[in-house]
Amino acid sequence: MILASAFEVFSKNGYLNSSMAEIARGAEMTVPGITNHFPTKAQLLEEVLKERDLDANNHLLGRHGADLLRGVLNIVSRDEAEDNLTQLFAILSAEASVADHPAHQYFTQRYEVVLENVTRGFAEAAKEGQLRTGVDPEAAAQFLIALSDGLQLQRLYRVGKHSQTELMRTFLDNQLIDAP
Amino acid sequence: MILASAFEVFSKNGYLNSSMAEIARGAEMTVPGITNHFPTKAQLLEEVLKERDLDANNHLLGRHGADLLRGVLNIVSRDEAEDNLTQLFAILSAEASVADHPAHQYFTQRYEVVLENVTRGFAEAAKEGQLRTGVDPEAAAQFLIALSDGLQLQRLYRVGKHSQTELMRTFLDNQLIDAP
DNA sequence: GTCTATAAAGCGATAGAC
DNA sequence: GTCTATCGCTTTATAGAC
Repeated sequence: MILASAFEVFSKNGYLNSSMAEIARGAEMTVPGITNHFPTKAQLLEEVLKERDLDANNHLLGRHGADLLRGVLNIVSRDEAEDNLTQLFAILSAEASVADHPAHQYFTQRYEVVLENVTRGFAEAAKEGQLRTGVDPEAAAQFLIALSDGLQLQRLYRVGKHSQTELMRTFLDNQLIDAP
Repeated sequence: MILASAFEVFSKNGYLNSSMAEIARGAEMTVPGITNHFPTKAQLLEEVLKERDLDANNHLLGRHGADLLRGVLNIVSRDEAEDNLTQLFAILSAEASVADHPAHQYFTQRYEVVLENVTRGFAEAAKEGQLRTGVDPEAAAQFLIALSDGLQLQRLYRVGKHSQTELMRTFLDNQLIDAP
């Protein structure tokens, strides 16, 4: 129950503004009860992030090309209902852009891997004749990832009538030649 | 010099992780010397944000339609060199998505106004026959704003070979019928 | 208008009992 | 494995001298 409470608190406040006391309260324990399992607050955050990444990785395993890109969309669509998860990554990815943040390395690597995979998805789709001609795979990948991050923010502020999934699907349909 | 130091510190750390002591150090003053002008840290943040918005508003004043949209692109392009400003808005817009953040109301209103203006830009462009047929103005506006926010994040993590300005210009050129 | 000094509270982390 | 108690530090904000 410690990780669940930590996830909830980090999602609400980000990392920097979360306290071990609040996490302990949510887990119905005391602070030393937690630090016995996770010695520092930073290590607790890392475990929360690792746990959440396993899902996405499993869902994309073995997919390629246009199918991989549709898989990314599925994940976004599924996460769209979970406000906490959205907020966790929205806030953390921003505050962790500062070099000395405990999760800086994690997010740096995450962005590199995601961009690499999505770029590969577009490149493979191109090879199979499923990508509209003249589309640069890496540019399209940067586009799609930016859409995901940017639209998440709009959702948190409850602004705009079109949903994240809807707009990302529109973009993808415009880049790919036929929707399966 | 107080506002300049506050801007610099907030940009580096976000709001929550910035201390009045660090701002005072940058301004070569003591903490009470600052609180005499700005009683609380939250009020200091608000002044910093207000000051920064004046620029953008002035630059867009009196523009409309496709010209307004190009103006938005100019602002993005100009800000792209300023890492501090980028980071200030990237971090703050994320951490202020929590309702009790001192800048929550500011960013809520900011997103509403920006979306409204950009939507109007696309709608006016459509009326003047400059928008590709079948493009929904609000969807295009959400797209452009999401691109701005999302690509800012990619830039902070130094990921992706295409720049924010380049990709946003590509998107806009694809939506508009002729580039002036 | 800026300072020194300090209040009052919260923080992460640890020691040691049970 | 979880607790109470506490250390040492940092935080925002204020009081009062100059």
